[in-house]
Amino acid sequence: MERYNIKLIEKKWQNIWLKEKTNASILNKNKKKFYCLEMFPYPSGKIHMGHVRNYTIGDVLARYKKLQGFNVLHPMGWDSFGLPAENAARENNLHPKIWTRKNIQTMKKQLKLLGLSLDWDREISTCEPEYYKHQQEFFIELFKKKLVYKKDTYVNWDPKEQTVLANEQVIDGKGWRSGVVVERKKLSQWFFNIKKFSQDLLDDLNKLKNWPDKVKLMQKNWIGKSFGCEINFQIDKKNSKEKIKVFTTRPDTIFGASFIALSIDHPIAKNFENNKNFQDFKLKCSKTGTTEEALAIAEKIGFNTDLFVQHPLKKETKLPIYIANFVLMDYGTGAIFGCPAHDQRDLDFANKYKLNVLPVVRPSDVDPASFKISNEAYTGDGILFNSDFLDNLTVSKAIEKAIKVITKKKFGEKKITFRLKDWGVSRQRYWGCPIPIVYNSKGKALPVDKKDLPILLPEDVDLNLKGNPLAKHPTWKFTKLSSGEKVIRETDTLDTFVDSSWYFLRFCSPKYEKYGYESKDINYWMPVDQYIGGVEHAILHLLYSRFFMRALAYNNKNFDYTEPFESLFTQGMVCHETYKNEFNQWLYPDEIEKKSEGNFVTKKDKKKVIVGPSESMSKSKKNIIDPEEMINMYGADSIRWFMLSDSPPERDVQWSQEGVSAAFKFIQKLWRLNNEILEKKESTSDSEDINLKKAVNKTVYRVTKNLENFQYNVVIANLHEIYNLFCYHIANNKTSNQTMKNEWEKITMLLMPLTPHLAHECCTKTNKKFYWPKFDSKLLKEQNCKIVIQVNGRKRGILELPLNSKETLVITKSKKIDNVSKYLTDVSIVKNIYIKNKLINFITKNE
RNA sequence: GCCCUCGUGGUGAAAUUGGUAGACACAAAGGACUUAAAAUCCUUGCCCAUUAGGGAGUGCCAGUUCGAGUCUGGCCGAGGGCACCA
Repeated sequence: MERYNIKLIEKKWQNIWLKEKTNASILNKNKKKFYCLEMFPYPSGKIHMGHVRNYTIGDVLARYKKLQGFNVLHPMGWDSFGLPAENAARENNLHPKIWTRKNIQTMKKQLKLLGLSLDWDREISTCEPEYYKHQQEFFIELFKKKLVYKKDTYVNWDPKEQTVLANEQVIDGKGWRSGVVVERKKLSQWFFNIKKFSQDLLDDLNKLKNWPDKVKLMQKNWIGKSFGCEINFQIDKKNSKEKIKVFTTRPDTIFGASFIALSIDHPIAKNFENNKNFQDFKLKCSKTGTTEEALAIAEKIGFNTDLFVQHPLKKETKLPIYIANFVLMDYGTGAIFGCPAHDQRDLDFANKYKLNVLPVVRPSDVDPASFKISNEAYTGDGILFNSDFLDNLTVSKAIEKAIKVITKKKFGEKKITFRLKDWGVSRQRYWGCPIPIVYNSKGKALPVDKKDLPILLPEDVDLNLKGNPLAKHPTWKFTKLSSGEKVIRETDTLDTFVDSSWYFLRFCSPKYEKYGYESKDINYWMPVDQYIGGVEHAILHLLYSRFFMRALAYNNKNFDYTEPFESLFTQGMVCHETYKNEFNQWLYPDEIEKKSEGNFVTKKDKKKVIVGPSESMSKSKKNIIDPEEMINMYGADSIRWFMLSDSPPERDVQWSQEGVSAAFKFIQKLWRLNNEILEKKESTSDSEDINLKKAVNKTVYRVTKNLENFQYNVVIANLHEIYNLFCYHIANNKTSNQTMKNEWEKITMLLMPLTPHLAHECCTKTNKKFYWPKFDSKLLKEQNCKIVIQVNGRKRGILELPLNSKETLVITKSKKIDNVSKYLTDVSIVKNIYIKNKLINFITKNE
């Protein structure tokens, strides 16, 4: 029998698909569309197993939908602006454009080897002017809608390299190249006003029925709507009417307030700029990183302003004003009142500066006199005390009443605040989309005329200079308006998240020159019916894309999309064991060999290898497997099959060589069985035709259902089972040839989305049209069912009875089973629980 | 530190959503075929029992229930995100 020649057959079909443009999607209003999108890759060099998994999952869905008759859009492109290109450029002295294009070429070739049903005619690359010129136009539109503005914010500043660092370039507070302690520096930067849509972005999470709950919850927490109260504190200074406005979610604890803390960026802090102690304090603060994590774990420190405010409800009490490193200007009003007894941060701060700690909430079962706070704040629910008119109320009632009184006395009001911050889009980097803004001699920012787009990146750039490459370019930033007025270009580029916030629109009209998308295209294809990608994008990328849709729709009658992704699926990572040599250096899996179970040595000098835990594949730990090498060895179908078979797609999968090789063997088995069935000549009995038909019908039902639910690993198990059954039937000659062939054909159709090359090859001999088999729900019904017999909840036997048997019959039959009756003698049956067609449970009592 | 998720045999996992735990695979051990190897096929799989059968058992501890992998509370462990990696 002919052996299945992977290389030949996979190449053959890939060529046919390419030649016949099988995967090209054309707008067709008479056909129901399905837009299947996987997150496009960053062209980092070669594809990795994470890509293989992501795109295999997507391809299964796309092929399945196509077989079902949908008009499928399944495009691919490149998220090709970004930091690594600049790093690579510096290391290899290669222009980012060349490096990026070369990587794209390599990765495209590799993706094609996988046999993905991608429409390559729609390929886009965000670093090309054909893409980013539309993004520049969007920026100008947003600017004109006042959804873009400039403000000062902090960046990580490397004082030695004179450059802004990304968070990942800051390691233990130091620059990754310079090793110098990184400082926080204020820069004027561009922002998208995402905060404006906070409520909308939160509300519409409810519309996303087919998104994982965990992603929606993460976004909800990220937006972070909180209900609270603004309170004005009068500064205690002669002839001063100056007030400090604070925001709090716990107005109930107002009687426990013992200090006021201001953000270092609060307007009042400006008054201390010439104070030596304040300068020292500021310097100290500037050593803390810019990430939320860094701020959260940093020691709480403050600067005493020697100013006081009057407590609005306690005449005799004045509270000191501090400037503190844990208060953020971005959140609330940039000022808080500290209630140390009921907030851990406030307590740490109060203990450090010897401030008053007055508890005002106690657990309901604790005596007020004995309730003390020392090192742990009490943040739970309870009863108010030490709080005048709030005494004896619960926390929630006290919050209500406090807000009422504060409003009535006119020193504050109820207020809703969001944690979500505006999106900073400025980057002081070369390899990004230039921001289409110029500044006139007065420093006024003006949008560039549409006719002058795209603003092209200069090709001749020196990335070895310190600082912002575009700003350092000798001529690029100098330009003129059409009036002849001299202006200077914005030298910041856009965050690459902007590129990926609308690429799914571009895929609908990839070649349209006039605008970023064409209405007739997006009206047909949008929204994305299924979006698939890594869970690491659960918040930022997805939230920014949701924002971008709203920003485009804002004051725009011709665009009414709000939610870009109808359904979302987040897949897990691909993991592999890690290996180190005796010098604690990472080793690649192909540098080692197995001696015995769990015992590995280096191939080169047979030295002992230390096996570490299985972790997400990453270049830094060298626990990577090259997909192209694997495809060469086992073929794309085997790799696809393995990727889907071992773990549910949403969970992490362990790469296993045995697993791939088992997949490879199974592909061979399927091929052999296919030929055996098709070539079978001798006449056989048809005694079990109906059983095979029923089993195949059930398989069709299960595979369809499991595909819909992304339970691809179960689909594989279903197919294994039906394969085993076919083997049994063919070995025992119990099915007629015709039935065998008809039923097998359905199985080959079920294989189409998973192993497209093999499945197509199997069908060449029958020359049938491709289709998705339908199941007969009548044939799914069994006449009999198995009923579990329990005594006191323990299984003691099983009965096979007709469906819907009466309880009395089940009881009688059960008692006749020896292993059941022996547990029913010498006891009385208190009651029995009968679940129709499932189980009967006898509850007994000793006599 | 904050937010989120996950935890089932030696391994990856399945379980009609509260009703037979371990389907389907991988690995291992034993066997068949073979001069041998490869390939292929069969059997086994925690504890007690020759068998029939029984017991323990879904990270740990409690709880709800006739019945819990599934629901509730607490604990432990692993992973993801934290706004300039993408």
